[in-house]
Amino acid sequence: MEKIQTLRGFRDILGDERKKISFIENISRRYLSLFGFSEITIPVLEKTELFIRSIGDTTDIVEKEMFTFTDRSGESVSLRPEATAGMVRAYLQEGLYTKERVSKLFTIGPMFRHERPQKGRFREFHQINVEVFGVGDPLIDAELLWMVSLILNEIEVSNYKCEINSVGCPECREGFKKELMAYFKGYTDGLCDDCVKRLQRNPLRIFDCKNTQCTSISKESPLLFDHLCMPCREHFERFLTYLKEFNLFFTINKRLVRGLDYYTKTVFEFTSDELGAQKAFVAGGRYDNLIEGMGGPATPGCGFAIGMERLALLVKKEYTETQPNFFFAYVGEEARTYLIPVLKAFSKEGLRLRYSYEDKSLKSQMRYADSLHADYVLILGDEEIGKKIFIVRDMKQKRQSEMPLDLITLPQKITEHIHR
RNA sequence: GUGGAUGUAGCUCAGUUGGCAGAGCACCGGGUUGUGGCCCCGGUUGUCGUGGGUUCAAGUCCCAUCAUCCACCCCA
Repeated sequence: MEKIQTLRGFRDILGDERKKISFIENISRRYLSLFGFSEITIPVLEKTELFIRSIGDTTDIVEKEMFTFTDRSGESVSLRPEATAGMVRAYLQEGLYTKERVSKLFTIGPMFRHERPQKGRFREFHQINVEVFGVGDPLIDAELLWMVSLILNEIEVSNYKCEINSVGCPECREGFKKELMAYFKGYTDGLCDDCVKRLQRNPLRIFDCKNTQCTSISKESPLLFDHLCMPCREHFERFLTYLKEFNLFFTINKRLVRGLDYYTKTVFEFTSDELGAQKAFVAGGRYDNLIEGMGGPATPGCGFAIGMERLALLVKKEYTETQPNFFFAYVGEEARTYLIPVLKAFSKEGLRLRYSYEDKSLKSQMRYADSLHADYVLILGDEEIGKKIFIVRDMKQKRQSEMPLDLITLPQKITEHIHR
């Protein structure tokens, strides 16, 4: 029979990688709570329309990367390719803007994009998504970056770069696009096919092209950054001031662009060159017109996403288990009758105990205990039952001692024994 | 969607000009009638990714196909 495997780009996450992701989640939850964020869980499947309206119908994500299908009632639905759209939908649907002045929300879960997998990129991947609705001041932009840096510091990831930029607002962008198109028109022959298309649809994307000809042409082109309108320029300047007050290290990358249409003003990316070609592991920015564009009240927004699989690749920290591992080794029929009572006594004290489910030789049980990294092995056989004792073997010290065969006092005695 | 590399035991991989499918690790048992890691001995594990073709004979050569990885595109 043919074995059934996961779909391309879908994977099981287990072992060390899963531990690292849990570690990242735990630390992140702690800081998010500290900064006043509440966790929210939103659906993985939404109406396709939601993503088209928020992300933009000419973006690659919407055009060719969504898992879209019609459900049994004939409606077009899509697995979420990112979380911000759903977060905004929930914010509006749940009427949070009527309940609180500022909403600080985060969600943790899978996203889906139908792309070709490669290092650090999968069709199903996991993000922590953080959003702030209702704050227009760049202080929040800086606060978010500060929080990210604290989380990274806590998980001991330091080999990264933080890049920032401003992509302006629709007003300064429209004026600039004309200027940019005028510039590139003079070089149409030198641009690659993709960039010729981009010229019509979204000339800002030409900056992203890695084609050497295109980069040399765009290197000399005017930059949106230098053509920001006064409010956008001022927003950015204040953002810089706050970043410095938080003592954050960053570089301004005037060519940094985002793949989603809704971004305005601040955009940022945390990158690491340990990650291969997909080097951004945290990215986000401001979206001041998105909520209004989705049918809500004019509300500014700012947020970011952490790519869990990518960040996990950067986590080097080893996890040392602090809770001891106990193992119960029994020899003979009578000893086996003690198994369940011993289990009960240990679980009552919150102690972790494992054992062999099959009646094996003591040697085999000891080997098994060792493979489970047991710290202490309780040994019970006919001899011990006769003497009314347990043997407690310290696997690290290679020493063992005797303890009374009394299940009520046993866990406590062992705990005392360990701490001696 | 495009390009390159790779598919042999649970894992990492070797396999010569086509000639009986291998090693290490892991796992199980024993060496010690009841004591782990190191050591020694023994044992289990395979549609050689799949389907065709060439050949007396294919893991090896040819074609197709699927999957994985890396890169492009794009992105967390």
